Amino acid sequence: MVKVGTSNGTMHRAAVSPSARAQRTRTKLVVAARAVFERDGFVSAKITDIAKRAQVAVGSFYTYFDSKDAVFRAVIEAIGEELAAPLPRDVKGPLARIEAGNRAYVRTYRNNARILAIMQHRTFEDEAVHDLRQRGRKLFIDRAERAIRRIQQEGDIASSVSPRFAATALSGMVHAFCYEVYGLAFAAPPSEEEAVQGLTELWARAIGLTPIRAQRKAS
Amino acid sequence: MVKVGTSNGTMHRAAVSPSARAQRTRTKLVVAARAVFERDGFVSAKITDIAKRAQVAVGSFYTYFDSKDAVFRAVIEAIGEELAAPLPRDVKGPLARIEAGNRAYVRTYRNNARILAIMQHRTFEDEAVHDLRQRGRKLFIDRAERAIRRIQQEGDIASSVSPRFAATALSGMVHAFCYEVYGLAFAAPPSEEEAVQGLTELWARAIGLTPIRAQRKAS
Amino acid sequence: MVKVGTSNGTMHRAAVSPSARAQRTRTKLVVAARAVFERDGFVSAKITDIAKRAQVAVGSFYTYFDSKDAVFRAVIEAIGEELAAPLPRDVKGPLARIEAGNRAYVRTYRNNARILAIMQHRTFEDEAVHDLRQRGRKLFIDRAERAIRRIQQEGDIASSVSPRFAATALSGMVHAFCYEVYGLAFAAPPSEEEAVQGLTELWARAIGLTPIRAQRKAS
Amino acid sequence: MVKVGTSNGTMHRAAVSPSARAQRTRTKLVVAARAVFERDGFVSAKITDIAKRAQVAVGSFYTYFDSKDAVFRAVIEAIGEELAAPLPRDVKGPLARIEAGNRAYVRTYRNNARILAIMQHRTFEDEAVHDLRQRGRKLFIDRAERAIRRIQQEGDIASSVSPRFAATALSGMVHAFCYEVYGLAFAAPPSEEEAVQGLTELWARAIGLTPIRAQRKAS
DNA sequence: GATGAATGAGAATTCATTCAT
DNA sequence: TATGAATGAATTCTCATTCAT
Repeated sequence: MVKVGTSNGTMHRAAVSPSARAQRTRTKLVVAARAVFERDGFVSAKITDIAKRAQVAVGSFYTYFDSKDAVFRAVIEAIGEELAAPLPRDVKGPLARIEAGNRAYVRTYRNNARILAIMQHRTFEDEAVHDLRQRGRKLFIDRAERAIRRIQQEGDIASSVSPRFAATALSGMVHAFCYEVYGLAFAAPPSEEEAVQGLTELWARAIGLTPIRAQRKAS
Repeated sequence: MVKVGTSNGTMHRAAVSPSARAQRTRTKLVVAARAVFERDGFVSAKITDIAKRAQVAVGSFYTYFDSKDAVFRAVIEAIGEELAAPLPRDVKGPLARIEAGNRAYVRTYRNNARILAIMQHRTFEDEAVHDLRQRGRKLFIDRAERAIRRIQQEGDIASSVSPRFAATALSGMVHAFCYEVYGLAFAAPPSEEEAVQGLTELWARAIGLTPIRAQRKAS
Repeated sequence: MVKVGTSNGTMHRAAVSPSARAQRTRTKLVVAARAVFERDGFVSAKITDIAKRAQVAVGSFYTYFDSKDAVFRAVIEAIGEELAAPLPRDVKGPLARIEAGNRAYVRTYRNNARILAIMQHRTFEDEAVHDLRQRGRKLFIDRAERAIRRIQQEGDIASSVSPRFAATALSGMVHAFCYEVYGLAFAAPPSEEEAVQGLTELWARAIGLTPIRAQRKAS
Repeated sequence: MVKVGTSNGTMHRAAVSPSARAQRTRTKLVVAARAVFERDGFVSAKITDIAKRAQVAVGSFYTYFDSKDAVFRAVIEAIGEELAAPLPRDVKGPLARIEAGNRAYVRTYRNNARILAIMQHRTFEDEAVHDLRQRGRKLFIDRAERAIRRIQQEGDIASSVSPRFAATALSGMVHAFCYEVYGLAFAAPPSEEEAVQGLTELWARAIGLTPIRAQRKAS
């Protein structure tokens, strides 16, 4: 019921800042929740287990979160920030930016495969998760679309596929590939570099561009 | 569990054999289950509701299925057959076959979007569903790989991406696109034809081929 | 609902005597029931299983028995007859008759240990079984009492224990011993002869008699 | 399952520690369970009823016990302790000890007749109960065996019956007698003293000893 | 804020029994 | 009589959430 969350600096006693302590408890819960979700999946995850793992009483859980859905959102919000992190400024050129974007996606997915897969499932059950996911997706697609547009303007590339369509499909490709090889228990998942190179090459060609490596080889 | 037709020679009326009745009940249950799953999602779906919708007693549910998982498998097996249906013989040419494959996928996905999305989620919880999905996926990827290989042999296409990798990524693209625009409640989903054309063009280019439409225009 | 049971000789058709067929079905059911009860215990025994084992449809079960209790009674009635069988006429002398009685009891118990143990449990749940058991018990105790009385009259045996009390306690001893070593899974159960000799000796001494073997040895 | 007193130093009121409350609830449940088992028998006893009688929610039942079997064990463990209580030190002489043992058994049985009978039935269904019973039985038989051995050594008693056999059979006699007259609804059950005297006399004679009363009378 | 025992709605599952064929 | 699918009452058990301390 009472979300402490943002530290509003209002301390009642003096000695030990309650909100600092609260912050710590909250964090312990989020960390524990993530571990339990990854181990058991959303449905099977029990609040009791989360509290136990966080070394906190069940009742305390409800001091910070209204429900299982609520912790779950807290868990993925953290990851969301990682995925939404802007690309470094110094990456120049649309293709390089696409590669950088793919690399960021592959890397983040590899590190968070299980929880992201679970998140995808929650999309159907929890409106808020759905929105969160869509927002992340939109960011990624928008970025891709901008890059494609720029490439089409600069080069002389004719395509009957709209930049939006291509961006949607191709970023879907990246996502699906990651889900397949990292999210599911895949026999011999490719290395990060293999994945990034392969996906970027397909991507580049798909929008009518000779990919980097081809260019490099040519030079 | 269901014995079809014990041939003990003792059929009184002949018209409606008992196992025919059983068959009908089973079918009613599968149909009802699908509807309930689509409406409520797997977790929220209640066996009581399935039975109610099928107009049979709860107990009858357990005459045919051991659990919710079991009906769910029965539901998707039917769709699985549709997805696994081989392409028509008369489609000639690798690119045409890719287009045909994409069309089949898009069409099936559109018609079964909700249940297929749920199936994807069950992949994590139910080994059997996982296997079913992987088998379907493998079929699609294998087909794509064969087509890509043939194209690379016939044409003179150099690619640093392996046919397997490309097949995995590109069929992932088709899947993710369908999931995105048909599986989730997408604002303005493209028509089947738009989707197929767009995806096939991206696919063709990605493997270094001038797509059909380009070829057509050129001629 | 309709118990066929006693063959009343009334045949409707001619060819195959229905009541003979019925008799056979009934017997198959009783035999199957006993096996299932012994394997699963009363509570866990399922009517479905009994019918399956008897190679008869579930519905047919109810042609012959109203309930699980009813078959169970039918099963133990058969054994009851065995236990209640009068001792052979030619066994002379009270002690010899006691020995003969013990032998009959031990033998029957050994052959029917499991089902008799189950019967004992049903005593609490099913009035009819309780009565059946009490009747059997009474027979055995009455016989013992008569023997003890005769021995006390013939010999010059003073006892502050009434013949009824002694008969109850001692036949209880025989029963409990059998239950212990044959009914439960006893490590090394004694042979029939060991059991009979030992029990009879204790019995004889308890009522103030020098037991047979002692007498034999003396002579 | 029940943690007694987490010493985290944070007790506000001190008076009623939380684990004391838990202890009380557990006890209420065991008491209620016993009453319900005695009234309905094991099979018919419903967990709902136990909870209702204990005036707690069903869920609380499962805080303390995993199943009906589990409470049942808790119920009989208490009685088991009573049965296993060692005889008073000041009872001298093997025969006096046998009498004391019989008295303890008869008394405990009378006070717990119904539940002990049920326990006997559970012996077949629940391994744990079986073990519990066997352990109690073994204690009683061992004690009897020791007494018989000593008597045979001291006095000059020849017997072809082994002390173990005799101990098993005679303690079975005591048990069966109690079961018969106290466990089942017996018309006119003997008083405790009648039972103890009668059984002890039979027991004494059976192992070749002139019983106490006879000795007393003789003197 | 923290604690953890108590709560009870909710869902799955079983199986004796019925009944249309 | 025989068949076996259909029935649904009855129970167990789970676990998110509340609340007294």
